[in-house]
Parts: sequence; structure tokens; C-alpha cells
Amino acid sequence: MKLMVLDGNSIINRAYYGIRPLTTRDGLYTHAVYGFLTTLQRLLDEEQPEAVCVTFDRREPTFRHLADENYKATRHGMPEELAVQMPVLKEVLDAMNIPRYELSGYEADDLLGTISRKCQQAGWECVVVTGDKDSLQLITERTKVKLVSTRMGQTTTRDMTVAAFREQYGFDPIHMIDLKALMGDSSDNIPGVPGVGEKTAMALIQKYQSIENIYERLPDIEAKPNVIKKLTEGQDSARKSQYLATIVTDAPLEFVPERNLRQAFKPELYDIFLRLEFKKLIDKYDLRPAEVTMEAPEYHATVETVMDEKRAGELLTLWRRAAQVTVYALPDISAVAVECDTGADSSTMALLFAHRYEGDWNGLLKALFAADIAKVSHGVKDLMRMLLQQGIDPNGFVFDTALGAYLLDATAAQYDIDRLFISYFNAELPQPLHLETDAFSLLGDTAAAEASLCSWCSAVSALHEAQEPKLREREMWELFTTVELPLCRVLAEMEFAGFRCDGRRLADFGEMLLGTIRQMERQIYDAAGSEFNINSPKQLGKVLFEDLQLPHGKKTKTGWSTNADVLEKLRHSYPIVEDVLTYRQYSKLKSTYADGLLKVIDPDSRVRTCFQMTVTATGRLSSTEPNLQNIPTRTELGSQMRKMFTAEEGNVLVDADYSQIELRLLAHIAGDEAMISAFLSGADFHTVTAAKVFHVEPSEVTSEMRRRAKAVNFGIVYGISAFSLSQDIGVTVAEAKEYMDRYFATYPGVAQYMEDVVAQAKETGYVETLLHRRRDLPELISSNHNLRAFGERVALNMPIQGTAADIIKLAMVRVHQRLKNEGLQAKLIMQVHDELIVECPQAEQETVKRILREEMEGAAEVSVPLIAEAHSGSDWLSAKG
DNA sequence: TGACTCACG
DNA sequence: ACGTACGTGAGTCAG
Repeated sequence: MKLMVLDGNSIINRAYYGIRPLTTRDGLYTHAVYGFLTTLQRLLDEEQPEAVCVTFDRREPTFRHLADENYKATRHGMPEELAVQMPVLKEVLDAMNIPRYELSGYEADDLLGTISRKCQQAGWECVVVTGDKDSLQLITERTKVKLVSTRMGQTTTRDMTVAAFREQYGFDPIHMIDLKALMGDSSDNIPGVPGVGEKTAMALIQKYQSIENIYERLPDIEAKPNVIKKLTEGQDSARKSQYLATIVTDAPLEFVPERNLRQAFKPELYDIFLRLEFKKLIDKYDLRPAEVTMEAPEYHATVETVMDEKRAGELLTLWRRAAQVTVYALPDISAVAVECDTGADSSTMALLFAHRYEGDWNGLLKALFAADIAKVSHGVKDLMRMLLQQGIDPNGFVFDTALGAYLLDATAAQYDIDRLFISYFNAELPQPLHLETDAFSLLGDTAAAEASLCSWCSAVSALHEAQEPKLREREMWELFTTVELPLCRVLAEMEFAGFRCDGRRLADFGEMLLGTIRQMERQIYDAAGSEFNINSPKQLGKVLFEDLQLPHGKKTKTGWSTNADVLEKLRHSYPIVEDVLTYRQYSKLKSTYADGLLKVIDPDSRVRTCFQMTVTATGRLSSTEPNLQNIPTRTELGSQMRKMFTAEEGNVLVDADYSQIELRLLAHIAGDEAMISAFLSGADFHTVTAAKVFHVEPSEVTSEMRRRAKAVNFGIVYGISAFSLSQDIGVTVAEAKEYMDRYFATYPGVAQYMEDVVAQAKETGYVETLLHRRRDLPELISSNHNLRAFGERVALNMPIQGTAADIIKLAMVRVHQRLKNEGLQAKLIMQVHDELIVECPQAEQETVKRILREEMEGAAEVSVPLIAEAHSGSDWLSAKG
């Protein structure tokens, strides 16, 4: 067992001076606390101790100082800005359930010493963390000192073990006391031997180890005569200094190592971090407001393992009659727990194991996942996909606790059952032993694994009970039941279907790219006069901006910025930059797309992405392994990649996308009359905007005017600033500002909306979409200007992007249903935010086009028409139309 | 692991 | 005075 004890004063001091000041909106300094916590976290990660605690100094003089008539308080008092953070840190530690120790009359050192010895006596290992070298005397075989130092914002630690100490100092750690007794220490008011400094003292201790040894042989020791003279005269002072330099290891401190074992955080921690505006830490620790906390429902379940079809049949009947059951399945569905409420605070827990069931396992699953059993589960889409793979038609899901948690808080880092359980109920679930690969083998602890399986199933049911009322309260129930939940089936089928991808052509394309990459490499090395790694921004920056002295742009943290914005400005003047850009483009295509996709093509020539339903803060989907939502299209070369994505022989792809859905929704949400009529007129919206902003007739709008108007339109949706707009379209900031002013004059409703939505978000702490999808915005109360400005832009953007996400999700559910109702073979296979792709037999293509248009356009009734356009083709590029 | 870069809507 | 557009995921480098 290992305990880590931190010298609270020392660490917070270092954090205070090592980190740039930071305050909350109310002007409370917080950086020392923040720095302390990041250091603490790093140390915990590094050492992984079972127990942890912190010591603090009382500021009064200690008893040894009082005994010392020469004592003067030379230690300057701490600055006010640090002093105010001490009680805050203590409050934080209490909320983190980390014990802290202070004792009047004793310094932090003494407490460290006492704690480390008590650990040792209890047979524990001890790690002492401090920035103070005095503590090095505490080092033993079982006690290590981690010396912390902070330089230029970087905190580094050095592990001092007995061996490390000996190597550095040339004697044993305990003789630090003797060293200090000779050389003294003004900051600790230890006089030492007058006239003996660090060098002399070091040499003496290295040779003779201790004061005792030195004075025993005093006349004969090897030293200069005047050193011997000083030692003789200073003997009393040396003895007294030795006493002063010795850290107390038997302070009257009640200390039991076991009482410092690490524990879950208290729910108050969220409120404290919120007050301190430690949003990052809230995310990192996945903290939730204390108010959500409630008692985890007690559960009294009778547990049984279902072995045969007779018993399974009885249970299936019971489950069909129940309002709903909770299903918790292993990812491969080799084991399933089913909890069923039997009223009066009790339930039955049935465990189904593929390898132990004597009947027809697949038949059992088919019955369980039929529509006549209402099921609550966690991660329904993934479960459905797995069932589809096993030839089972998954139906009857009525709740998903992963989706519930996501709708209630879209910005959490993760939605694991165990973390949710902690944040909802402030209680820990047992280790997920049932997820260990060999938990159910003969070697595993079967009973414990089964117990954790039951607990996790029961936790899902508890989460459901907590979430459903909240969703209803927040008017999210409709979003949940008509969009998110039905979408699980749609996505599961899309993932299962996959997208055909031509590996042969992909490989050829990769070969072609490689040829150009090699050629660019040669040209770049020639021009640079040396070979280097072009993929390394650091090396590239050095070559371009130092060796070749090209005019440089911005700097990043680590060196010169070499991104496309910077290089683009230089491309026409410097052939090497042109080549670097070409190199970048080709190697991106090769590594991410050509090579990347080749690795994930299934044997049936299809790639199967995973759509993530609980990732984005706005409600969009995301796509991973592989990401099929960022296949190139913007450049001629890149768009070749889309030719590799094809329909099966005899089939076609139908691709439909919404036309400017976000701008249309902005018109609707802002209720801007001019913008609404622009969309109602059916004319090209960017052109209309350009005409209005530049005060010309639509027919006189040049392509440059349209381009700029388009940039402003997009910028508005993102919460534009004049600076960024000017960067984007290459005009001066003043001009950009002029455009924006005219834009707001043209569409005053938009300007009003921007004000209103931010004001309301500041009041309520969140923004929401038309279907009441919500995003919390703690950033809006930040004292940090940038963070607050960010929050404001998000407040503008999320309702628009999020409503678009709501609508296309609804459209997907409708399209899926319609294709099924009409008995078509057509399958939805992709979604790219405002675009849907269906694969179908050639004969169905016109029908499918119509269905896509109708269901997409009809997914929502808003004050402007929603327009979707559909095209078909044999591959993705040609189907884009 | 974080920073950088770049692909998409 | 300050930094500078919303939302994503993947590959690469370097400490």
C-alpha cells in the first residue's frame, strides 16, 4: 500500500508564483488553487497511490522558534492574493474527500515527517511531495521524496530515493540534518557554524557523515586549520542547529494510513468548481450539480440464472405483462441481464448466458427483443446493430439511458453507466468484472462477475427512473421518443448496411498520390538544401522561416505557424511553398483517405462507420472508424475519392441534401421578415443578400459580391467578428465591419435575435433548439473574456445548427419508415449533416428521389420552405449532382 | 498525450 | 487590452 502526502503550503506557493494570475468574474484569485489541483492530478496519475493527504502550516511560530531567543520572523508573510486562496483550497480538498492535517506548534515538515514514519510503521510505502529540500532527510527505503519545482509555468518533479540522494549528495539522507547543522539555513533561522558554508559543510559530511563523528575526532580531522578552529568555537551552535534542523517525526498527530484511502468526490465539488469557474476540471472529473443527486433506489432482486426453455418461457410471459423490463447486455450479447419490476420495491433479475443456456439461444434472444416486450437499455443503437448482425430483428425499446443522459447534458465527456451512476446518485458501482474477457471462464471469479452484472443492470433501471421525469419536465420527451429513440434503429441498419467502397481503385489512387508525393519531396529538399520531415510543422517552420528566411506569419506555442492560411499567402512568390502545399494535399489524401480507408474495408467490400449519437454539443451525429462525414469534395483531386464509394451492381445511389438549411432556420428562428421573404421568393439567397448589402440590383451582383455576401451569411451563423470576416474574405477589418453593419440593417431581425438569444442564455444558463434540445452554457458567466465571447457565439450558433440536426434526424426516421412502408429495397446508408444517401435498385431511383425530397422537406413546418434536392448516380461523386 | 494540421458540413 | 467563426475525427510529430 502506498500513501502520498503533499506539503500543502509548499505546493500552493509554487503554483501561485509559477502560473500566470487568474481570477473569477468577481475578482477572486484562483490560479494557485488551480495549479495545485493540476499538480495533484499529475502526481496521482504518476504514483497511483492508494491513499493521499495534504499537510498545512499553521502560521504561528513553532515551539522550537519560541525556544530560540534569536528567532525573528524572517519569513515574509504571504501575499494577500495567495492568502485568500488557502481557505478555498481547503474547501476543495474537503469536497474531494482528501484529508488534510495541521497542528498548531508544528511546521508542515514535522507533519510530513510524522506521517511518513507512521506509514512506515504500518508497513506502508510513503511518497512525500514538497518543494522544500529540508524534507530530504525523511528519505528511507520505504519513503520517497518528490521534489517539485516550477519553472516558466512548467512543473517538474524529481524523485528522490535513497539511491538518487546518495548519487547527488554523496552521503545518506539522514545526514542532511548534519549538513544543515554545519552550514545553517537563514530562512529557517538555523545558525549553523559561523564561518562554515555550503562547500565546507558538504566536504565534511561526505567524509565524516555526522556531527557526532566530526566532534569525536575533531582535532584530527582533515581540514584547514581555520575550519577546525571555527568548528571548535561553533560547537554549541552546531549542536543546537542539529536540534533545530531535525524534522519532528513524532508529533502528537492522530494518523492512521487507512483513513486516507482515496474516495469518490462529494457532490459539492461541482458547485465549488463552478464558483471558481473551473469548467475544465468539471469536465475532466465529469462532475454534476449536487441538486441532481438523489438516493440510488434500493433494489431487492431475486437473482436467477436461466438454464432451460421451460423457465425462459415463464419469464418471457412475465416480461410481456410488465410495463417494461431493463436489459443490460454484454457488447457481444453473450450474456444478458433482465430486471423486471414485480412491484412493492422488489424485482426479479434473470441472467441469461449463451454458454450455459441449454435451449435455443437465438430463439430466446428473438423472443426477448420482440416488440411485445418493452425494454429499457443503455446504448440501444449498438445493441441493435449487434442483434442485426446475429439475424435478430430488434424491437420494443422504450428508453435508452445513454441518450437520456446526453439530452439532459449534451456537453459531458462520457456517458458510461458507472460514471453516470456516480454523478446521479453519488454512489459507486462495483467494478465491471462482467466485462473482463475471462470473467466467465472457469478461472474467473464467476460469482463476483455475476454480481456486478446484476448491479449494472439495476443501475440502468435506476438511471431510467431518474431521467424520464427530467426529460418530461424539460419538454424533451417528444424529442426523445419521436427522434432520438427511433433513430437508433435507423442508424443501426445504416451501420449494418455499410457503404460499398472500391479497394482496388483506392489502392491505385494511393499509388498515383505517392508518385507526386515523392516528386514534391525531391523538389522541396532541393530548394531547402537539406532533407527534413515535411510532415513536422516544427521542422518545416524552421526550414521556411529560419533557414530560407521567408516572411513569417503568426507563431504557435511551439514555433512558426505553417498552416494553409499562412502558406497560401506565400505560394505565388515561392515555389517551395507551392510544393509544400501540394505535398500536404497529397499526403493528407493518401494517409487519411486512401490508406486509411483501405484498412477498414470489410471482406464484402463495404465500409461500416459507427455513428455516434452522444458526442456533439449541438445534436449532430458524428462518424468514426472510419469517419465518412469528411470524405473530400471541395477540390477536384479530393473529390475523386468519392468515386470509390459506389452502389452495388444493379443499384444506384440517391443523394439528397438540404439547400441552405441553417440560413433558412436562422430566418425562421430570428423571424426576420426580409430574410423570410428572400427565401419565399425562391431566388438565390446569397445573390439577394449581396444586392441588398451592396445596394445594387440582383442582376448587377458580381461573383465577387456574391462571394462576400455568402461569407457574411455563413459568418453570421457562427457568431462572426469583423476581424475574422476580414480574414476570411481578404478585406480590411473596417470594410468587414461595414459589411456587417449593412447586413444587420438589411436583416434587423437577425441583429435582434443575436442580442436576445445571448441575453436569454445568460439568464437561464442554456440555449435550446426548436425541439427543445438543450446545451448548457456555463461559459457565459466566465470572467475570462475569450471564454465568455466563445459562449456568446455558441449561444447564437447552437439553436441553428442544433435545429438543423433535429430536423434531419426526424427526416431520417421518416425516410426509413416510408421506404419500409412502400416495400422498397432501398436502404438509407449515409448522413452527412444536411445530406442523406440511399442505395437502391435502379428501378426504384425515381421513387426514392421523391420520397427523400418529400420527407426531408416535410420534416418540419417553419416559416420558410425547406428545400431538398436529390440526384442519383452509380457513385457518390456523380450522385452529388 | 497534446499540439498541429486538415478533411467535412 | 485582447483575440478573433460553429460543429466534428484522424494522422502525424515530439516530448
